Amino acid sequence: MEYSKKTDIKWQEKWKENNVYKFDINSDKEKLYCLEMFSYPSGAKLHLGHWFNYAPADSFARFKKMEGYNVFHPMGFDAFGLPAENYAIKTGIHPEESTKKNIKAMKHQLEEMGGSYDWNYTVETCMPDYYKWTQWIFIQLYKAGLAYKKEAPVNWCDSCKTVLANEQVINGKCERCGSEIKRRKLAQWFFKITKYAEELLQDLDKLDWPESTKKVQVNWIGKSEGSEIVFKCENNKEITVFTTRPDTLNGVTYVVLAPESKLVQEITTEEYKENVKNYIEQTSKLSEIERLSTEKEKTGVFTGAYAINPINNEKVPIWIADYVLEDYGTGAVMAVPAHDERDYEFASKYGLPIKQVVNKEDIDDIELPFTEKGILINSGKYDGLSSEEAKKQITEDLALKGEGRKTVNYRLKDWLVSRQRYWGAPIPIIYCDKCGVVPVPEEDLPVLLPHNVEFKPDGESPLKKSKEFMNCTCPKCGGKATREADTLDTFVCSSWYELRYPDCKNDKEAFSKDIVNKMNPVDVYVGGKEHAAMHLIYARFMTKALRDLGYLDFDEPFKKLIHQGMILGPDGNKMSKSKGNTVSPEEYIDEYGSDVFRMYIMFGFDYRQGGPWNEKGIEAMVRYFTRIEKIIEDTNELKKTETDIEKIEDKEKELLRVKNQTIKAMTEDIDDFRFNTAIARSMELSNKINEYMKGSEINKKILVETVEILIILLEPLAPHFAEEQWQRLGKKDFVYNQKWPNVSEEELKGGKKDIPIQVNGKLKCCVTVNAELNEKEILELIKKDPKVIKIHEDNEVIKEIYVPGRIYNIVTKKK
RNA sequence: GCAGAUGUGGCGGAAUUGGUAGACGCACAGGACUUAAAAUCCUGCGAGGGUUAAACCUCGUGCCGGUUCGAUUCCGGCCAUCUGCACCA
Repeated sequence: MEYSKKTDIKWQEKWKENNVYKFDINSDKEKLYCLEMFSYPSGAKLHLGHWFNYAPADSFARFKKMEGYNVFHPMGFDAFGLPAENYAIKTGIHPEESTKKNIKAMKHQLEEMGGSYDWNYTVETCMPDYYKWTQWIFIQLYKAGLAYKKEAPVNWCDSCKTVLANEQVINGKCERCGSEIKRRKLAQWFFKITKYAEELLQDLDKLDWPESTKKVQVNWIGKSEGSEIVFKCENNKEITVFTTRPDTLNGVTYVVLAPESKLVQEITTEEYKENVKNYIEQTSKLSEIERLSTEKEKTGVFTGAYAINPINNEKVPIWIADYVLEDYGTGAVMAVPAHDERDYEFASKYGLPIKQVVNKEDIDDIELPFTEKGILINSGKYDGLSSEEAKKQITEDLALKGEGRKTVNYRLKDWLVSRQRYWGAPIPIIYCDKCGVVPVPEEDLPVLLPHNVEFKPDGESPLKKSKEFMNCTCPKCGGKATREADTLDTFVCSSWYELRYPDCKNDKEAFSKDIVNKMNPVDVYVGGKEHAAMHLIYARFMTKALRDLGYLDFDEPFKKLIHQGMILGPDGNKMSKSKGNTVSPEEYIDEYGSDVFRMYIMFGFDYRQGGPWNEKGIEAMVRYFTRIEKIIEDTNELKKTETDIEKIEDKEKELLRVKNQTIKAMTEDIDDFRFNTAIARSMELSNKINEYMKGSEINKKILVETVEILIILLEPLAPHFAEEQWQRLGKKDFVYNQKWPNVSEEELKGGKKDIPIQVNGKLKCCVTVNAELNEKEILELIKKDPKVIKIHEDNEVIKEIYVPGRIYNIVTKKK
């Protein structure tokens, strides 16, 4: 193989010199915005996962460009976040320094990969010219009432004196020091994503996304229809519960509050105060993960108080238990042990009564808990109604008394965006003793992240320790004020970056409305399915919010979504440093050049599937490259010869036919991210060319044309290699600038095909026919075929099924 | 526990979406070239039976059933692996 890393470098330089990947936003061609999820610069090197995401997606973008689209294919970096900060805590290297270094290195590696990016369009979320606008968006949301502050629990490590992310909590313990995590309440900022719950759910129908990802979002949004029902307490307090099963209201034997609920303090009787206090303390020690674990047995305590069931005036005890969550529904549950698994388990443990009120239609003796719908019993005037009828009737009856109503609940929670961290965009809010919460005026943005800050954890948000940062004057009254010390969740930065790319140098606004409406939404978005819930729902929310604020005119950020699969370690497990099964692309690139590697990862795996790494096939790709180089060499030799044959006979027709079949198949395959079969098709064409060249009397014109097509078809997949071969063919321009070939229906015609003949669905023989014949003519040939006649003679034929041009099945009576 | 995905030769993976199962490649075996090896080229390659060789026959897409002239594909029930989510009232 002549091709090597040197070839890559040569072409990378030429591309740069000639500005080959320059994007022209004013082009007349139809735009196609093709985007890969940008990467987090946590290490200095692209790993195999990056390659598997970016290289094939780049091939897709190249293919679309050659097809004639004005392809917009930018790349950037999601540069704020925890790992850089942790790295800094460990090594003392400032996050800004390590991040910038990593970005530089990764950018270089993306060039080495052969990425067709125009680096004039890029974003780095940690740069003030980007996070200025992240802050600006925060302020717009705040002004629109979509950003608000409330108390929420965080994971707190007492010995590290710091807040931990969920992922830093391992089995309820701090990943760093191993001490127990406590839950502590802090006032934090939220985005009101719940306001968009219904639209986020409905609009999924509009999207060309994998069904499984849509389902994840449906689940995440978690719409459930039910009723809110009011239980009065003895001291005139009220408990409102949410239930999806109002039909079981007569079966309520107790009511449960979340331990955090404010009502708990108000209703607990003197006698039980101590118990309740202890229980709440105990629960607060548990991390959320621990508390929600199914392994754990349910616990709870009695408050001493009672509530009145509005449907039958029964007095039921009020408990608190950690299986009830403060922030779902109303934070209170009516417990129906006979018809709910959790309530049943809890009631059994604490000896609470279990009252059956729903029965299965035809069975008397059912096992409890019975959670399906059925017919009501033990429910007074509602006896005999179906669950559905009873739901409606009971809710209506309660509504008349003002003690209940129909309602819809979503599992989706508002998005907590405060982080008690250093390496993030400062939240642009000022606190003034006189004026209260004051957003930073837009002309004062960005609120710069100070460089010299002690970011080692010691119990306070790092920014609080910087006096220069914290102390400021109130924009309203000019008095002394302090800044918000928390930074924004990095998901905020990544929830709008696709809007910034097309207008990334704009210093007057986040993006021009005209440009964003012209270039967005993203037409094809490629990235891992681990983002199915968070990033992909946050970005959808942000688009809708900005639309309602008038900054853009579309509803969804990403029209089509593709998830690449995951490349696992050779042992079949997820690659991780701790398992020692990581594979570095670098050594392969150095040895073989990036195109061999690109082609191999595309050929050896199903793009959507991934699979365990296996380097066996990589040598095969070297062989394929060598064969193509040989074809070019032989073609050039042949060009020098004087003989001129213009005949077009069967051999030539077949070559042309295969050429067109290949064009057709590769067009469809790459369009659908089926790179493995696309490469297989290119191999078929090269095999056919080889076969043709071995013959005598070669039609030079047809051969050369076909070889040129092969190289054009390879451009998206192996860009450096294809340029090199194109040049060897004596071409002066870039193969990247060639037009993707069209299929010639004329040349596709001809050839022979086999029509399989089945007897009772089993293949017996084939009838070979001319492919051009129409259905009827083929049928006549089949009927005349001696093999078919023989089958008729030997069997009692019941019927015959002809799938035109496909298959012929003869059904016979069984002997 | 719930949800989703996947299961096809020795291996990676194809199969026009209900119509010749195993494209393309790897590995392997035999042959050619070579003093030899490597590289390259040609041939074979699901399993079992059968034949001097063919022809041919049977089985075969995780397992068990169903629908159909025909099922890798659709339906029902299991099993295994992977990935998400976590008591959602």
